[in-house]
Amino acid sequence: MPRPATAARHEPPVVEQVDTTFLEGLLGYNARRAALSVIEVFLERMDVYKLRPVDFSVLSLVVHNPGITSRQLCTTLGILPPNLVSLVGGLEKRGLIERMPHPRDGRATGLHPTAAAQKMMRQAERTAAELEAHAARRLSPSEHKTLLRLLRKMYRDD
Amino acid sequence: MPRPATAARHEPPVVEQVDTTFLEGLLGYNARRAALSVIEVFLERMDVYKLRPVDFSVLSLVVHNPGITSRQLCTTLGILPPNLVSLVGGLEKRGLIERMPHPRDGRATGLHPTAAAQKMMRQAERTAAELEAHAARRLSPSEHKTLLRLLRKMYRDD
DNA sequence: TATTGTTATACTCTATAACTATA
DNA sequence: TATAGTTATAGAGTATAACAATA
Repeated sequence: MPRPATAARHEPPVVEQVDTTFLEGLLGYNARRAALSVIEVFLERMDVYKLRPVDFSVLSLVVHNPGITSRQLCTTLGILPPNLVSLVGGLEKRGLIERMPHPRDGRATGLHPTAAAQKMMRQAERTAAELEAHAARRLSPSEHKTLLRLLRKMYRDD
Repeated sequence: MPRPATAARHEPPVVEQVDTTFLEGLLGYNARRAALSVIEVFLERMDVYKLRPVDFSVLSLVVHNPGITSRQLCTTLGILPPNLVSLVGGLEKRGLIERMPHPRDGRATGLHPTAAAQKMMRQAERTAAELEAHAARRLSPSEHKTLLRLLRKMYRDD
């Protein structure tokens, strides 16, 4: 039973190159890694607006849907109601959101963007578009479009 | 200036259907939503093994790379070293991982799967494959393959 | 001097139960 | 009875600083 002279008996193996074949075949693993790579750049570029990803999502929806309710925000973004409270409260304190009574439901509150929010989000959405170009920098325009379509198709509700 | 009889002056708007057009055009938003939809099902189906996504990832890498070090796990999975300690400690307590001194670096520790871990992960990886089929249920085999390829291409390091 | 692994710790994110006001 | 919004709180996830042992 010949063995290499440099290898001791029962010596544990050493990993030179990590084999990630199995994990890289999973949609969840790859989608998560892809999302995290975008969020990393997002945090840097949106720091000037002091907007976290969730703040940006909420403000974008409020700007494009004036009068949207907290419940609608929660359902759309998958946020739990208790966790939206301080989030909206923070944006209100910053003068970016105004609460107005819902005209048809006394339990609900309509959320409205202030002029400051509209101005800031015009810029922030431009930054988001630049960020999108960066995220897709290794993809052709056709691949970019295909990736967006397949991701939406994947998680779309039935 | 005629107005509908039911609309009071200055009445705030009501959102019937939420417009998500802008957010749905962003890779980060869609990748995150897609990842969360997979993780939701993952948590249900992996509960029988008591494995969170991160436990599964670590164990899968240890099984396919016996002798892998903590540092290699951190780099591969994007985990910070202090956060891996209790994670590996937990798997060791459950008799799924064994630590052995690294044969060529006295600072490092090689992580090895136990027989129990190998047995469990054969089943768990089968479950992951079923989960993958579920995640891709709305995609054709060709679309599934394309989505995996484009996601990897998107976040791949330069 | 740099790296591996670790401890302690703080901060953020997410989840659950329970309450109020209104439908 | 059900829903919108809120409070309080617990748990999970993620981050930084600092240290011992080894390279």
